[in-house]
Amino acid sequence: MPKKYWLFKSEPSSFSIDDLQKMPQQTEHWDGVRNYQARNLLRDEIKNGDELFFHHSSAKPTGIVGICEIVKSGYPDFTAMDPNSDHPDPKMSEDNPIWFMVDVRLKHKFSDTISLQTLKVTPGLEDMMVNRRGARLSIQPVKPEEWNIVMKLARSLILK
DNA sequence: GCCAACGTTGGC
DNA sequence: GCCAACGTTGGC
Repeated sequence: MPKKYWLFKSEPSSFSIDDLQKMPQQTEHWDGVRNYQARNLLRDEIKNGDELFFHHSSAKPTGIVGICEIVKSGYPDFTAMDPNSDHPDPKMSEDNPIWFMVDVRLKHKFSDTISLQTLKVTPGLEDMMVNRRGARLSIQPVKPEEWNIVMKLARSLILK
């Protein structure tokens, strides 16, 4: 199975790339996804070793801030069963796992954000999902060609 | 803060 | 199963 590429959105006010960097092994579970289309990707499609762009939405500026890899593929998002969590779902139980999450590990934090503005004007990224208006999906597939183009933009921003 | 886009809910 | 109402996302 060839490696696949993804883009994960997060609002930095709730979970930022700096938060991830501070976690043990710079690894954390990606919880709180409550959209069925994104759930299906987390449960069925996203596998160990896949890579993703960490994207800050509702940020200044909004855009891609780093790269992670998947270190644990889909498993039930236990935070949905915690009534005190940010995204509880009373319909979810051990026997009826509705929501799923994966574990991600930080690979590179960029020294600067690749802004959405830049992505929009970069040749070859015209059809990238994050560039489409109204594309609210928080877990998005990224084509290998798109990944490579963004990685060229990222080359000078990777410090470690 | 506005509002377009889109997902979900629920009455029928 | 339709679709209006409502809620949420997220760029601007």
